[in-house]
Parts: sequence; C-alpha cells; structure tokens
Amino acid sequence: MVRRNPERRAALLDAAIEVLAQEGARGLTFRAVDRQAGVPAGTASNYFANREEILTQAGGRVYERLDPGEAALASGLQGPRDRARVTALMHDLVDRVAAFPTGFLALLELRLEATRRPHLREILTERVRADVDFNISYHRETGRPGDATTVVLLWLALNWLILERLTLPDLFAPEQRGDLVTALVDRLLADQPAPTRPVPGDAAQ
Amino acid sequence: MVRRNPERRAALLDAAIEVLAQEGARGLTFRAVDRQAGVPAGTASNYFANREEILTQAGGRVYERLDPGEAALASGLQGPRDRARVTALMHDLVDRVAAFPTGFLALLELRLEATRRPHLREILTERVRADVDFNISYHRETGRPGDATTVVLLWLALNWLILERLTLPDLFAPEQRGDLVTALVDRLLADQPAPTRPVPGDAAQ
DNA sequence: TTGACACCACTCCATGTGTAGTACTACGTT
DNA sequence: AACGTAGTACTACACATGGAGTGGTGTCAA
Repeated sequence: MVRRNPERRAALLDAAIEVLAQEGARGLTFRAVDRQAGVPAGTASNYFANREEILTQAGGRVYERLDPGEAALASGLQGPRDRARVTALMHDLVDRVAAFPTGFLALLELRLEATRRPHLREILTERVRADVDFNISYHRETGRPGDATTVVLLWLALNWLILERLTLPDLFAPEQRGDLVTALVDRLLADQPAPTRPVPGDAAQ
Repeated sequence: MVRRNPERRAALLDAAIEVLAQEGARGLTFRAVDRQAGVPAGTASNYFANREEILTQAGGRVYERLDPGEAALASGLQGPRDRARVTALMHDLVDRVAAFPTGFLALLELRLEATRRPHLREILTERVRADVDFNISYHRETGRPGDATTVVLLWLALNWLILERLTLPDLFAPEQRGDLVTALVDRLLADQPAPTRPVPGDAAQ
C-alpha cells in the first residue's frame, strides 16, 4: 500500500539527499533511506514505488530547500544597483549554497546518474533551466549591471567554485575563494558588449 | 600474488575509468573492472590490493590520457598572442576534454568519492593543483593576455560548462556553448586589473 | 467497525571478496 | 633435448553482505 503522510515523505526525501551526498547515487537504496531517516526497514518501500522515484523527487526537494524564500528575495531588491552590490550578492549566493553542502553534492550525484537515466536527465534539465532562467530574470528585474550572458557566465564559474570548495576544500584557501568571486564580478562587469547570440531567458523578454 | 604486466595493468585502469563513468564510484568493483576489461573474473584482484588502489591509480591514468603531449604543447606556443588566439585555444580545450567524456566523468566521480576518503582527497588535490599551476605557467610563458587570476576564472567557468555538456547536454545548444566560451574570454580579457591577492602559481614566478 | 499507517519478519535473490588451485608460456639450466 | 622454475592467465569455490518485495500485526482515530 502506498503511504501518503506528507511530513514523513519529506523526511524520507531529506534522508535521501543525505544518502546521495554520503553514499552516492548507487548507494541510494530503500534500506539506506530508512536507516538515514531513522525509520524501520521497509518504510521507504511503502512511500516510493522504486529507486527512480526517490531520485527524481529528491532532486525537487533540494531545489525546494535552496529556495531563498520570498522575504530574502524581496530584500534582494533593495540596495544600490551597482557592481559592488552584485559582488555582495554573489558572495551571499556562494555561502548560501555551501551552507547546504549535501544538497549541492546530491544534485551532482543526480547529474551523474542522469547520464544513465534519460528520464532523470529530462527532469533535471528542466529544473536547471528554470533555475538559470530565474536568475537571469531576477537579475534583469533588479536592474543590475550585466546582461543574460553575464549571469550565465557568473553561474558557470561560481558553480565550479562551490564544487571545488565542497570536494577539494584545500585547493584554494578561503580568502582566495573570496577574492576569486570578487575578481570574477569585477572583470565580467567591466564592460558589457552585446551578446553574440541570445542565451535562454533573453528571448523571454 | 601481485601481477605486474604493465599493458594489462593499464588496460585494467582504462576499464576502471569506464566503470567509474558508467556505474559510479560505488559501482567500481574488482568484478566490474574485470568485465569491462574483458578479462576473467579475479584478474583485477591480482593487480590491485583493494578498491582504494584502483581509485587513486585510475585518477592518475585520466590525467595521463588528457595530457596533450609535447607536440601539441609546442604547437600551442605558435601563433599570435592576442585575445582571439586565447579564444581559439579555449575552444580547443573544451573540445579536447569533451572528446574523452568518460575521463571527465570519472574524475567527477572521484571528486565525490574524495569527500568520503581523505587519502583520495589529498591525491586529487595535488593533481588538480598541479593542473591549475601548469595552466597558469603555460599561459604566462606563452605571453598571452591575462594574469593568473584570469586563467583560474577561465578554468572554473569552462569546467562547469563541460560538466553541463556531459551531464545535461540539452540545457544549452551547441552554438550557445560556443558563444559562451567566446563571451567568457572576451569579457575576462577586457581589462586586467591587478589581482587583489595572489592565486597559486603567481608566487611561483 | 473501518481504514490508514507504523512497524516487523521472512523469503528470494544478486553480487562481491578473497583465495586456493590449475594450466600455460617463456626462459634458463643441465 | 629434456627439465625445472617463475610469472602469469584463468577457474572455481567458500563465505558474507545486503537489498527487494511482500505479507502480516498492532494501533489509533474517525
């Protein structure tokens, strides 16, 4: 029988995220989720039909938890609209994602698993596209310097910087990482030539 | 007894890379390597004491195979030293890495596995540091525009772009990816302010 | 009383490890 | 030319782990 208790389902998905980050995609089993969630063996089997279901839903759950929320979003609208403000926001972004390391690592595991599961790849592609588009729109709506290409380039570099921080934390010192964020914004916003071709989200305007 | 046949050992490591990319770090077992390499079950057991040994040596093997070689390196020294040349070289770099997708994916799996294995983390940190430092030195020696920070920022963004291409190929169209590389170089090389703090390799000069 | 759920138990099955043992081949020795 | 030895390829087995799926029992509330 399929169980529906929403709190328990969310708790199981949170446990799945931890398992993904700690054991990898292949370590994500019903039993592992049960153990991580501290529930009796067999519980996850009653909530999800198969592993694929857990994988896709766990991906959605990560984005749920990374959502900064309305309040934070609104507060982001405040303040000056200059390059220094962008720098500050990028630092915040990196810190916010790094504060939920298992979420980021779980998404990476899901990406790698997506190379083997076409369905998961579709789902993830949609989610990531929505994330990128949102970042572009948000950036434009707040009237900050830089176009859609700028946002995508920032997103690319910051993502790998976070990956570096979480997987090989000793490669860069914390101050170096901070300086890299600052330098990235400074240089990408130094001038703003027209993009050679629209990136996703440009067309949306 | 430990076997030493070097060709067979290399073949087993190549098989391990494929297994890492296809099955994930947790799927890397002696038997899986045997199957992938097309050798009888038990062979890998005779060449490696445990899984950890395979993991670390497979990482080294990837870098071996990604090495462009002396000839290509020397030819890179040719040509003009302007921004357009950097753009072309960055396109080549992306294509070269993407041409060995399982190698890149295997390294990603190893990074994730490194979060669970301190020893592997040390090894990988050293390898990646050497790679970054080499890129910085090479860039400087060829007298191309941009400082060490530029090189690191290029490296960050291009890595994630490659990851995107390999894990979610439908997120960006191929032309978009190409334009992103061009835009990245254009904007990062628009001006060259002094770095706020040295990055690894700066001190080496 | 009924239904939904937490919890428990049990069977079936797949897979891997480590190692012992056999067979083949090359090479040097007598 | 016959033999012995070392290194390697290949095979087989004993042992252990761990997961999937499912059926059943107890509990609580409507």
